[in-house]
Amino acid sequence: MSDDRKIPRLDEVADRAGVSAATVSRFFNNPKMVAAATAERIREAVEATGYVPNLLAGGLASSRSRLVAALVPDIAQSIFNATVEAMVNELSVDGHIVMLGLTGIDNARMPDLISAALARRADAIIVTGLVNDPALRDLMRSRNVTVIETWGLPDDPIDVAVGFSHRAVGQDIARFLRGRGYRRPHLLTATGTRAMERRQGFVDDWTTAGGETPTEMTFESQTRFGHGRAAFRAIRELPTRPDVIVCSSDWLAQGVLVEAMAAGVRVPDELAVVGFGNLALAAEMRPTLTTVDIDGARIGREAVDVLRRRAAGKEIPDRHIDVGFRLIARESA
Amino acid sequence: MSDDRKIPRLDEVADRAGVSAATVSRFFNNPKMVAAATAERIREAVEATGYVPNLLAGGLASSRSRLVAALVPDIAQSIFNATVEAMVNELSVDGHIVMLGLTGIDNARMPDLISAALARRADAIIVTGLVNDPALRDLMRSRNVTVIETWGLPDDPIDVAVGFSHRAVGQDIARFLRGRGYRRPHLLTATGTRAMERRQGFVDDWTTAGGETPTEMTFESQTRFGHGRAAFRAIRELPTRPDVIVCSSDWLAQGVLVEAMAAGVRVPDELAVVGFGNLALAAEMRPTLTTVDIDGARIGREAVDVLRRRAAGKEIPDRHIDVGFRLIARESA
DNA sequence: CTGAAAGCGCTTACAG
DNA sequence: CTGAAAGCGCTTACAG
Repeated sequence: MSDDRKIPRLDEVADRAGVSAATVSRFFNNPKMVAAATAERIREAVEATGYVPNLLAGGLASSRSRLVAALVPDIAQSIFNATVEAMVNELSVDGHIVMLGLTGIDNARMPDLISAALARRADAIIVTGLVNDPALRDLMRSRNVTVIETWGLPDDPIDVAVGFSHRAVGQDIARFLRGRGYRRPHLLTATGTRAMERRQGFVDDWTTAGGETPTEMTFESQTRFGHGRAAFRAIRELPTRPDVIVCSSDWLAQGVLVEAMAAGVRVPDELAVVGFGNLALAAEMRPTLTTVDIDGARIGREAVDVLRRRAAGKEIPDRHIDVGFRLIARESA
Repeated sequence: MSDDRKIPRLDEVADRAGVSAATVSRFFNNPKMVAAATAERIREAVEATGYVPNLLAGGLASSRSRLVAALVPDIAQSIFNATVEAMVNELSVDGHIVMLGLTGIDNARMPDLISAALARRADAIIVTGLVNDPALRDLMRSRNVTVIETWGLPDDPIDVAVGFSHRAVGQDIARFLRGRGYRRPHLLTATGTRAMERRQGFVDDWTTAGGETPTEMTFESQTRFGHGRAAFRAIRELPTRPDVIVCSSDWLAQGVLVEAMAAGVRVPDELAVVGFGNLALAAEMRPTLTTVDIDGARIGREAVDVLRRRAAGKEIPDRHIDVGFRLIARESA
């Protein structure tokens, strides 16, 4: 797709409009600084030449890239997609673009992606996976970049965190199930830090209130439907059968439900199921799924709001922004 | 997050290594041009300073941004996610980043996103939605940017297309259903260009083979579960009931299935269902869904392969790269 | 294999 | 409200 027609530059627009390059630059970056009549001539010149600013040059000169990096584990069937979607949409309103980085389930590509973002002089880096490596944390702190950790509320954020307390989620689920009279929960947990925090919240609350230590199974890999199905079968072999299965994701929960239906087990009478995430399916499948809803889009919007406040020179008073969560009781528990 | 420590630059690394800036630049961009001993000293200097190249400056000087724009309608529960995921992963291997642009279901934001990509001097733009606007097509053609249209095979691609024939998909489904003895198909179609092409392929094949013109319903909006459920109920009211419902997405199909199960309708004996997309659910739900599988990840990889060939200066002999599709017969039809 | 120097296309204090 | 000019941090022919 190369073409001999050359790409128009700022000074060509300036020549055509009979102004200096500086004025055209202001027209784009600070429109109110230029007189209406001048602006109109520039507008015409832009139109006539088909000029599109070179933001590589602009970013270099101004040291504002208008690039935000969004780093997530994956986007396949991810609970983070709503957050990314909201961010991208909000940021494009501001004339920012977003670099999508996929860190992988084990966050293996996180360091390279952070380097890539810093190399492009990203204005901000928004992560959903955890950044554990102290060297990386220091690197980010040492740069003039806003860092937003999302979907969790770490004690000591690199910069700002937007999320909710996973521990509190676990506690709420425990209270809810106790209130409904369940006695023998079985936990199905994926071994991610967040899921483990929810698990711990559940276990602590449950045992503190006098409940017996729940039976449980954990999964190393990313949890999908199939894990839930396999888990259901394994659970049927346990010496004491649980009366409710608490899953670390809706995917696991749906897998359990499908298998339970197929086995003719009545839900929730014989066996109840709780998920996490409130994916699209949760309200649509039969039985409908009791789960925890996170407003992922709001996390994205709050993150962008932080960037806007920074850009406006405002201080961020609280480095922890809690968006909360909502336990939604449906048919399955 | 600002800090007084200044960000190290290329010439500081050069000073420290006792070489010129040019040599350090070559170390990063063309390592084989620098002597082993020199390289080692540079490596140490980079390490000591924590230098991260400024690719805004680098891109400006070299006019290669190492930025690829991926423009998709949405990522919520999109069939395109596998393509985006594969692209991002492949490109990060090459040191490219990807700008994720969400055009919206009606592609309303397409023009702005293309401008944003051109403004960053993207090396390539990969689109999954359609670019219909001739002015936009011309703009892209006039720039030194590779344009890859994916998920379809337009007659006259802007540059290169990677996809499959939607028409052929529709034809294959028609043949398949005829072979199984179905007589009265009902079509459930979302009004997107691609879905409409599949629909047309189906109708043409079906009627040419002597079948009666199928009954049908179309949906303006993005199709979700709920549409399928509502459609099922509407279909039950039809004077002649169809024996198979052909859906333009797995989401629609699953909605139909859930409602059919709830209504006690036997699938596929009383009513068969066919989807499109082979989403994760298709093989997991009961009954399992007969649908069409598209290797979305392969589309992403083929697109990146085109970029690599371009970068290597090779010609792309065929502007249409067909990845095909696969009809997967399961329980539902 | 390496260096000096021009140039990439903008932005922005400074001055008016 | 506008302009002249320096500077942003790299890359790359050119010369050696």
